[in-house]
Amino acid sequence: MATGRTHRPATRSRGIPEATVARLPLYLRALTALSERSVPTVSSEELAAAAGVNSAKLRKDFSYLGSYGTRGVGYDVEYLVYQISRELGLTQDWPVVIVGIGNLGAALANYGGFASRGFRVAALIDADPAMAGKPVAGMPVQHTDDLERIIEDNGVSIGVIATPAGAAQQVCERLVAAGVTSILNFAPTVLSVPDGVDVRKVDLSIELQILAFHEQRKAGEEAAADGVVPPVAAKQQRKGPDGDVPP
Amino acid sequence: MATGRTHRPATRSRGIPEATVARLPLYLRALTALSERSVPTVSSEELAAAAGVNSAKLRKDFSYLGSYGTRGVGYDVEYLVYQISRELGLTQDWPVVIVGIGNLGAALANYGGFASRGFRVAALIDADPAMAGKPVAGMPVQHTDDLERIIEDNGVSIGVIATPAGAAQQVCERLVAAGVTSILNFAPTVLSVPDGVDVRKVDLSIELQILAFHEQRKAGEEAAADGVVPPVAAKQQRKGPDGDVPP
DNA sequence: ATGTCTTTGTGAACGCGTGCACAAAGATTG
DNA sequence: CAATCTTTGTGCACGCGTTCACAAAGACAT
Repeated sequence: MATGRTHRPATRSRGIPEATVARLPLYLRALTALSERSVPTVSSEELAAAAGVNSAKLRKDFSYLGSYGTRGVGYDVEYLVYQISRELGLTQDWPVVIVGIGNLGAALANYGGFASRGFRVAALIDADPAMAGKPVAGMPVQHTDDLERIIEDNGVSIGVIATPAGAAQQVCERLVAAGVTSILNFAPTVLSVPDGVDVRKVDLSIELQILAFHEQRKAGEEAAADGVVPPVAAKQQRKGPDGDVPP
Repeated sequence: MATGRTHRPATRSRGIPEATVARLPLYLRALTALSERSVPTVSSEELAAAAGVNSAKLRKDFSYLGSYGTRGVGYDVEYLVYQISRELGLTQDWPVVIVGIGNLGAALANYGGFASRGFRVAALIDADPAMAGKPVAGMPVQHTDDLERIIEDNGVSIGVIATPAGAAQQVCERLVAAGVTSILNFAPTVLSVPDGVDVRKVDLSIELQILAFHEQRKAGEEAAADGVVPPVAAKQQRKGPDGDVPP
């Protein structure tokens, strides 16, 4: 997982556990795929496999939403798509601003996954005057000076920060002051925000570092266990029959 | 958080809890900043504030690494930077390949946070023949046909997938077959991999959906507080909540 | 040396998330 | 209608992670 919530004591929102909320989008994606293939119903076992989770966990997750399944049959795909969408608030359109149109910001602006799921990029904002008016993803970049006006005019409550680390906190404060209450932060900094504002962060470098840790551990155990293992031997280990590594 | 581990029963690697490993990069970043300002020592309270976590949690995290602090004084910044770097495996250089050089792949290639922390982009790979040879981030894009050779020649064990969803699983399988054992996945798909391969995923769309959920909840509570909807009656009833629609 | 003050390291309690295992519920068949 | 079969929904137990609270350890002053 590349991101995580930022402090706040895991407020169980309306009885739905945070861990469940984090999995709902996963289920929704699998269900959407089934829907496009006109599959009418799906069992918890099948859907769990498609989403890469345990079936008992999936059933428990759905139980927080209500009793939407039929015993002996499974879940109605279309109905469940609607219920989860509604639960996640995706039946309405969320205008989003992206601040910081560098490589990453531009990539985000071009990312198709937003529009398809209830999000609409309302504006692209950058501090560089040279960027102003330049079209990115078919949309002119606007200058930071207009940030407050843009937020207000479009009723934006979700902001994406893709600026350099040094600018992030200041941008964050301006967004919050202008009325934004949810922030997705790509800048490698800890943002401090007032209560009531949600921050989620995505940090590419941190994800790689976590992988490196496990990679190092694997290399160490391998060397310790059976001396030097040629790289060719590793590729044959598809689907290892034995379970986990011994302690 | 934008990412999450993919199944696997939370193997506690060498006694260091997974949750702690995920925070080490955070501490490292804060410590590096202190180091650049030539701060000699730091207390758990100060460092915790800089990293945005609870100080007790930070001390417990460090206790898994060893007793590196001095009571009454705090932690030696330089020493701790070294210890955490070593623990994360960042004292060695990790060659990384990026597969899928679209907007996102290019952004990742240009991202400075990699090189600065022990990672080196060894190659950029794309399936489009028109991209081959084209320079991105000062490095020529190579064709997918050479994937296996590139992995082997450079001893790559970490791969980044930034392809469209449809291509991700196939690319993943080729990477794994060629010897890659850690994958950072940006494609919106569940990857299935053999045991022993680590996958972390970063999903921009999922992060936004989680924010939308909280945003909706906040809006709902606000309305309820204003007397529009009784807070409890709103949605708690199972078996057919108010706003549902028959299939 | 002795006492005081600061800060670490950790024992213990608690809460959340996970997974097992099974009873309840409905479909389906005879 | 009764019997059987499938699949949901959930009670329960377990383990991980978080937080509190405090004793132990060292720095520093007298």
